[in-house]
Amino acid sequence: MQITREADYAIRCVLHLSRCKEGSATVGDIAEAQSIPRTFAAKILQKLSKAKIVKSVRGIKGGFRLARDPARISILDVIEAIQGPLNVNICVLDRQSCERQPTCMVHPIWVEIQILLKERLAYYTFDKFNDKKGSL
Amino acid sequence: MQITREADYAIRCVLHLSRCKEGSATVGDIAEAQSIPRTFAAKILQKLSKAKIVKSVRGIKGGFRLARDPARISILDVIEAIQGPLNVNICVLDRQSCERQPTCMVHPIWVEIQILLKERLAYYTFDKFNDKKGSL
DNA sequence: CCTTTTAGGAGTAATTTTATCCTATTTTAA
DNA sequence: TTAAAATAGGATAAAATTACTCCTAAAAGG
Repeated sequence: MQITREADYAIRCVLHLSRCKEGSATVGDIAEAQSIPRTFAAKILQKLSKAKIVKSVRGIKGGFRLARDPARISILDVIEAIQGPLNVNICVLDRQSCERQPTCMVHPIWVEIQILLKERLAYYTFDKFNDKKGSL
Repeated sequence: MQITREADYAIRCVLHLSRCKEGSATVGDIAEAQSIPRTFAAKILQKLSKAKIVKSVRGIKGGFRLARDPARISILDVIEAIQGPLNVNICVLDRQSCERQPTCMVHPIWVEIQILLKERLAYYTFDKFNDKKGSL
């Protein structure tokens, strides 16, 4: 019931990019600023790049920047880019594992809780993390 | 972000006990009815017993029964008996891991989501799982 | 063409998950 | 009193996942 450290790191990467003045940063910058092992941060940024959350620029003046407006990137987007589709119990995504019992009484609860969780995680977009004290 | 199979099994064990006519059942009965590996079910029931969710009776006419009314046992109780205190991100329980940054912008969100999740899981008690179609 | 940077594949160590096995100990009934 | 049936608890092990590292390639700028 816990997000992975990798997902947590990914959120910090996106947060860093959404807040840095220059609009872009290198793996080294991000890793150091956010206390993420450098090579691990590189892998994470690759995943974010494949998920179209981040854009990469190669070469000597390269680095990473957000692929779209922070208001259009949610915590859920980032988590799912790293971990794959969120599901709170094996039976929610893999329906098979629940069907040997004709009616599993608990199944609807997992579905409900998953929806609740995803809605909330999708609500928090990266424009909501500003310096303004008390905004959260 | 997923409950473990062990916790899922545990919920099924409690569900079984809350619904069986005799009010008690052996590990063998529960394991077979709920498709849980027998020795694993035994371990799970031991944990539930230590958490005072279930009571054990040794000896030839022994088995397990609920330690209290199903209305006073929630899904959250069972999950926490198996997995320990629920926390959605490492920083929520272990505050240290977040404090190197003076103000982590994301932390309050994890706290909020954790409360939301726990409230919902605590809402669902085992008296709510009856045969009545449409009750859920 | 040299340096800085990302891309991608492979590999690895540590931890957690998902169990199993074996030896008590308790209880009941013959 | 003894055998059978049940839980208790410790140790162990296989598999999967997590949390990384390493190495070589490719791109871009000066």
